Amino acid sequence: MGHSKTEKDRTHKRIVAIASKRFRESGLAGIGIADLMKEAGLTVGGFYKHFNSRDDLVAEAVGSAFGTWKRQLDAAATDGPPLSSAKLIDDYLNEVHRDNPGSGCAFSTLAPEIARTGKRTRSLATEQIRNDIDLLAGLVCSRNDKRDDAARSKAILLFSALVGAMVLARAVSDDPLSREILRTVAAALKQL
Amino acid sequence: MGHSKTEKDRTHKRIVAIASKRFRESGLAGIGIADLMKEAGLTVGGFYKHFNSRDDLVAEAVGSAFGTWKRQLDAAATDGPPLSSAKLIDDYLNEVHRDNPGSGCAFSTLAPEIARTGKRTRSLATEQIRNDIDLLAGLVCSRNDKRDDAARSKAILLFSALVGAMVLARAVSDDPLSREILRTVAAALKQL
DNA sequence: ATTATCTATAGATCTATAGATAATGC
DNA sequence: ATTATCTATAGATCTATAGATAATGC
Repeated sequence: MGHSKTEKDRTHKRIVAIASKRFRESGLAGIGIADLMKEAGLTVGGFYKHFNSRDDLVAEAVGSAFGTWKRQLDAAATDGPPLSSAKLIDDYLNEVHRDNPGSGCAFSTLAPEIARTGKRTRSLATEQIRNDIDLLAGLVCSRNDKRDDAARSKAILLFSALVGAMVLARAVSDDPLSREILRTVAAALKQL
Repeated sequence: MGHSKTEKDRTHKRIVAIASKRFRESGLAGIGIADLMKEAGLTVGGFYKHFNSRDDLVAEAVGSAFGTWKRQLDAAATDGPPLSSAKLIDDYLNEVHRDNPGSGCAFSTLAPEIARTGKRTRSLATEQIRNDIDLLAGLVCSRNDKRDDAARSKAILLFSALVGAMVLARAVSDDPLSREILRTVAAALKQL
């Protein structure tokens, strides 16, 4: 039974990370508290010293999923060459992302369920979408002409098509068709 | 206690129609058999004379949702003027559709959950997506040049963007941003 | 002394089944 | 006689809480 403050903090983060992954894999209702705690090496009883309710965990886990994705983008932006929209499209619309929803974009796995959750989680999603649109607008307008309007418009279309293509590619059970969707939308978006 | 064959058939269809609506509204795990039967004016016990399992109902209800949407498209196509891609885009990306998921496109409400279901439901989704792509390809290439390739490509992008925009517009809790997404993607898609 | 975790369980809910009841259809 | 529906319930599962235990930190 570990007890220190810092230990608790690490435990808390571990639970959130596991929930964030499992929720994306199985849906917000697809895994229970007992199983999540077990995977963290704990038991059910300790859960409510970390969260007031299951909904609290859902909000934190979804927020964490957004954060992870954002950090990946930032890393890609700073690491090597400046992040291009073409690279972002390829990083999103590929089979590795499709087959690993647990570590991928939370909108492609949870958006319809998020739409049914309470205020807090939806607020997080709203701010995340706002940020993503701004980020994409910055990407697609790099050294183009009319900034604001056209770039923002492009960014929203790009974001929508990325999420929609991934959602459809995952729903399809025929692999060739699934890959065609990913490949075709990626190519089409790069020509915008 | 009604008993005739035709009566049972009508009852069966009523259960499926209610499930199809409620699943789109609340998710595949969001409503139980007892509540569905109650809404159909029946009790739990009768359920298993109609379906072998809950999953059977899910498959039928999702299939029915696809059918409804297809029928709406067909009606729009035969009713008035020939269905244009612009009209289809407006029929999809509007606030009425956004606020009434129970009678709308099943992909925008259930696609991630469908991706996690069994073979049967995913097969239905696959065939539906295949059909929708063909239908859209027919729409967007009307009196254009290079048919097959370009039209099919456009159709897949169109389909992805429609679903993605609706999914994001529903996840957002800020109405102006939600409407901006619908409006912007609709406008952008018409210019393709 | 405080508290993070544990074991155990209450209470709710959900799928599926058993057996009774009443309408149909030969 | 068959069967569509009903009432009732078994068995599983899930959230949340109660009370015990053991490590921390003053």
